[in-house]
Amino acid sequence: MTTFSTITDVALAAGVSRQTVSNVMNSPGIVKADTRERVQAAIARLGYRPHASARRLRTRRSSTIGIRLDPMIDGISGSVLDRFLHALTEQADRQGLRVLLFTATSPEDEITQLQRLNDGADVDGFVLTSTFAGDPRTKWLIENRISFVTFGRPWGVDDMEDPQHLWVDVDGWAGLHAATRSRQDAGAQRIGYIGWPSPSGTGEDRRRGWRDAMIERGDVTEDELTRLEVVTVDGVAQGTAAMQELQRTAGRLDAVLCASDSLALGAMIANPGRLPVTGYDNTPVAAAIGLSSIDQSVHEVAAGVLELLTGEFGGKVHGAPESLEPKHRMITPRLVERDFAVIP
Amino acid sequence: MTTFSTITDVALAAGVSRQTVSNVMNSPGIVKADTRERVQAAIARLGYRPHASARRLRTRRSSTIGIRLDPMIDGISGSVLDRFLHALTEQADRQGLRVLLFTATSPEDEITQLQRLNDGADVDGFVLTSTFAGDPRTKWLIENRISFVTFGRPWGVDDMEDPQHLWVDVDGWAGLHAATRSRQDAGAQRIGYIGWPSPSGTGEDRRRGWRDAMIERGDVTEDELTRLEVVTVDGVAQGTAAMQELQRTAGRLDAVLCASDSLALGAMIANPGRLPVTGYDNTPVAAAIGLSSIDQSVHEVAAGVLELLTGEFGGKVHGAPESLEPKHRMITPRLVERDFAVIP
DNA sequence: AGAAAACATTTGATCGATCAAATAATGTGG
DNA sequence: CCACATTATTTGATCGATCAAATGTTTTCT
Repeated sequence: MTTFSTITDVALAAGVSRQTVSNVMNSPGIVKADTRERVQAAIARLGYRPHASARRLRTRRSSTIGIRLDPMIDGISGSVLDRFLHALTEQADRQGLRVLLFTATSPEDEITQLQRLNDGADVDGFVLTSTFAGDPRTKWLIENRISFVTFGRPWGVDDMEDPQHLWVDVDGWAGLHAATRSRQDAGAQRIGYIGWPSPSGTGEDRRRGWRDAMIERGDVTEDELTRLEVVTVDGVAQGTAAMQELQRTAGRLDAVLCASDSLALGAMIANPGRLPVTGYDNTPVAAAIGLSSIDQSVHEVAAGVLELLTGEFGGKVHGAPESLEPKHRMITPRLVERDFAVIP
Repeated sequence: MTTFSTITDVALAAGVSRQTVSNVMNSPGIVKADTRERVQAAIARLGYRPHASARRLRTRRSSTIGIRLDPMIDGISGSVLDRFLHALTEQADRQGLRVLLFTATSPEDEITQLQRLNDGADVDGFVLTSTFAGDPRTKWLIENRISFVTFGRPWGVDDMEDPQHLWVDVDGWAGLHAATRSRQDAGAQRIGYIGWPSPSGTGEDRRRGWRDAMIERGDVTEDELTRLEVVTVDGVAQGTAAMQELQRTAGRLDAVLCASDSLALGAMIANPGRLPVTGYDNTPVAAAIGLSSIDQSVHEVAAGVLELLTGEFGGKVHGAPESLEPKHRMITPRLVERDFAVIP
């Protein structure tokens, strides 16, 4: 029961050597069929489970990836990272990988943690979220040849093509472009946009999606486009204020797109005319309240992250990348259209 | 830099033996002051970090706790567990404990995972969430003498006092009792309640908080109390429907309490009269929309869980409990009052 | 049939730390 | 100043697995 057996016990029980048992588990192909079956029977009979730490000590591989859990920035949008974490854990599990959490209070502190986990052979690699321009973490990881993948492209000038930096990101441009198109196809011409102030890589990316689609269609002049845009920091109350400003200054409005669900929720509150409002992130709130939104497809992101992290050898995290060609995945988000019938 | 040093390297550099270095790290008290300093200097100079797996192999202790991440039950309320996870990771870190995630598709599958992690010496103990009556997981853990603490009391008949089962829970009764009192003190007499159908331990607990407070005050007869209550499964749309039903059948209403924020959000939508509505869980949505709610104080819960898991010896997860007195913590939730100024 | 090649299995060493017991250094009392 | 207790440090063994190389077995080919 609770007494657990070692590889030697199994070897004894099956009448073979330790190494053969090890081979049955790690490279079954090289063991003769009938010995293999005998060993497998013994494994099952004794309920043998390999001792993870012993294996790690020997192989210098932990089959564990580390990810930082943000200190809960309150707000609706925080949940995207939580959903990503769910997806990552689920898919990592399927590949025999474990997910280890850690926290940090600042990028510098985070580097200390990264070092600790790496030196202690606790993890084989890291998944980084919420990257920003000039991120010291990626720089440090590259310098120390530690493998990692970021959810979020590197926003620095040349970093996008850095072959050392593997990343997966969601194409915010495509998301907003599609959302704009969808509204236009439904007859809207004057589509407003509530976005974030610079500098924000993601914010600018999304904004351009809307802007490009508007210009392509040519329903409004570039001058008017400026008046259809409001910039504000994230938040529900801020969304309400921004919507009110749009209504004062933009003239006729056929629809409004927002850089986040928080803003969209706020916008919808100051929306007596029942304009279609579209948010970003497809958070539970959006679903609950019947708000159209752009879904980041965290499952695909998680799959991409693991694929890059394990390389061609599924299930094993490989060392820092050797190849010179940049590796990344750009995920196209999914537009989820809803009728917001709920708020009366 | 990247070449990492072993305990032997440090010993050589400091001119002492391996064991002395080990002692400096684990029981500094027994090492003479000046040798200790010399060793510590060498540790710092070489940037030595103990190899976690090697230590685990020898000590049979991982300083890691396992927790299952639920497969993202969509909905607003799921976020409570996420917030708990944040809090747990943060506080575990402070005690030198790590948090390892895993997933499972069913309670049976979860037991398999528990066994794997335990046999592999991956974790020292577990934190279980979302317990239910007759939970097979706790039974299995107790039988196998594996230490664990649940977030959620055991709902079985005698289990509450089982000394083998350590638990932390939030006093839903107290939460709803306080919320009811607060409304009453503000002048409300006829307070409705939208709750969950039986059997639900937590649901019944919350419901009784409201009911007891109503009976204590005696503003309405028990007969009327029945008409002030509606039962429905969780969800925003369900909350809206329930609210409409209450308005039809309950007569005058001064306030409404709900078993969850989802229900409360729904209730508020069908609420032209601007009745005060109170939810449960204090989710980001409640904050965003200005909904009163009951906060589960996940930080306190996390602290309690770790306290029980590590026992008197902070930082180390102890074995299965020996003592005969039941150990648990009941956390009183915090009522957060808000004016819902947002929906116009 | 005999030698070489291919395949199957075993043996000893090792990963980096801690435990348990042995030895060395220091302190105390008569 | 020596015997003895106390404290400080070192040595060898060990945790459970895998690696690398050695040994044993079967197949292939001339």
